[in-house]
Amino acid sequence: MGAEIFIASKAREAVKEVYGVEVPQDQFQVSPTRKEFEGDFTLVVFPLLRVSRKAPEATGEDIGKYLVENCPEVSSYNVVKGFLNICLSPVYWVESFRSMARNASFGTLPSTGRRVMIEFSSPNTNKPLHLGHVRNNLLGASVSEILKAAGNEVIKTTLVNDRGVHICKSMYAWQKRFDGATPESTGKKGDHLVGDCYVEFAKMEKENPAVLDDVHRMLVDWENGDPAVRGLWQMMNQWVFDGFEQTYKALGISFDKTYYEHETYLLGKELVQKGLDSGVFVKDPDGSVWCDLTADGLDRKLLLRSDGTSVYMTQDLGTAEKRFAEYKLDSHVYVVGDEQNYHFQVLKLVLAKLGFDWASQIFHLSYGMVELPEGKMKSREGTVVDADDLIEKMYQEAKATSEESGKLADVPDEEKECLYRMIGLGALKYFILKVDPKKKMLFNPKESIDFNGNTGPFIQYTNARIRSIMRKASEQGLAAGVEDGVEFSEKEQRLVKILSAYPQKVQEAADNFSPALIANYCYDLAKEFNQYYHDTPILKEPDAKVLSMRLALIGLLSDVLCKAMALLGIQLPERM
RNA sequence: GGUCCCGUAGCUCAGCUGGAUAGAGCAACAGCCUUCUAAGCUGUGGGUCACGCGUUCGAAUCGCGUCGGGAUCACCA
Repeated sequence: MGAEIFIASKAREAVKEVYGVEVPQDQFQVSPTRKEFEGDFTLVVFPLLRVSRKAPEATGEDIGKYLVENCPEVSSYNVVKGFLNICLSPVYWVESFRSMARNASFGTLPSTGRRVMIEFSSPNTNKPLHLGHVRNNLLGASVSEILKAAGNEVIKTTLVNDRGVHICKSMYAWQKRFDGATPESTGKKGDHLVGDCYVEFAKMEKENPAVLDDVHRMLVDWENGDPAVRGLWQMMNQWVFDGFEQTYKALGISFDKTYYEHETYLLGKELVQKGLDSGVFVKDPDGSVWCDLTADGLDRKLLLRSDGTSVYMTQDLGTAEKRFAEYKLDSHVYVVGDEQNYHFQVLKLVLAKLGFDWASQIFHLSYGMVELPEGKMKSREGTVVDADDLIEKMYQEAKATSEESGKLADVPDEEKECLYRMIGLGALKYFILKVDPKKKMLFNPKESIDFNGNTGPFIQYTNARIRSIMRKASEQGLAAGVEDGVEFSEKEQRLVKILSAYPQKVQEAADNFSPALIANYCYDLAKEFNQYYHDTPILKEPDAKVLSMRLALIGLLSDVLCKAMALLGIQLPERM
């Protein structure tokens, strides 16, 4: 049980005993005591004044006194204004530490029995991935891990947008202007080559708008299954998939199931009929089908064009239905930019109107755009930050920083490369994941992503320090363990307190779909450790029992850091 | 115009289910490496939490309004 909950329940007991009144649990607000006051946890007594009918100070005294007298875990208390600061006994912290250290799956929550599908990435196959996609991918991958840690079964999926006019544009430009160029012949990554085609088409269109007609003819040919068009489409798509695969691999991203839009874009049409039958949809005289959401404060939404073809929303309705049925999902999370907030609002509403009770279990993990100092990224102005370039740049930065320090001088080259990747990627992932997904974030290409301060490498470095001590300890034949009769120092208790909050953080992160909560937790933990490290020698400690306990403490610390950072997709090196 | 989101230190961000004197990092300045990794630690300066009103014992946090920024409201995806 978490310490906060424990104290709250004891305080409730105290109020019942002292004042003879049962007060709801939620009236007991317990939070970690602020640094400037003495104590471990603080109970806010204001909500209890109505029951105590006493001044805040007196109420705090009453409860504090009861706790000290009746709970062995509570060693002392003090009251400041309306705040009751409670100190837990040294024994409590040692026991708390023991139970964490014993629990190999500490931080993994009990199974919820729920199966969750999470869709993310969902790229277009007409241009390479950029920084915006990177945020999407990292969020999706991280939230997947967080949901797993919170006890859910998770199915990671992506829907590749591999058909449509925009794809034909690339194909058309390639035919006309690229003289049979291939990734092999140009040495270019496939997604970048196709991206070049797309850019080229924009030029062609500017020179002669009539090319658009050709492209639309091409789309019709594609839909009719014209072998030549399909062949070209398949070839170019494969180039892009191969390119994406490389980028995904570099980022450490994978999926359990990949959907392709050319296989799903016709889904949802039967649902339209169902909606018409049940009267939640209406057909206009021209044959188009709509869902009227004006009563819900939204607009009329088109579901079928007058020519009978479906739109994006139709497909999404059908896909959702199919997935919930096929996989027996309990819920579905979509990682999609906040520009589509309206779309998902409508999606949920329409599904609810169609009578699907799982509609309420659809969550849109809406994240903010990544912006540059001069505003949004625009491919036309060449301000798009390319994912592959960025990953490479981070690697180079990590390499430069590392070589400057010279700490890896005796490490084999192959291992060095691995570490540079790990650190560069750690910096990038942390930089993106530490900010609240809901908020838009700023990226300045001119300033390199930092390796100092609240960053991924800072946390990686912290772990490298711990591992270094552990290596030396093992060389000296020293073992970690907690023996009776040893207590934690004040700083060590603080570390134990932060460690013990980890499961709760995982739960919070899962509830809010927020890797940022985990990132900030890791930073707090690492920062606290570095302060401890600075003024507490570990290997030089003369008392063998104390030394042993310190090793156990930093061992658990390293474990938790590794687990928590793994939820962000960031690995921690043994040395750096 | 309707709907929704955002506005916290020079910059990037925490804190937002109401709680104590609003926190970090970067940047600036000043210290700390014969002692477990200085990618670290310590300190200094830096704030009208956009603004106003309200609810409350208590508001950065909740409500209303104003200003500023953004998204969206396609027979696009």
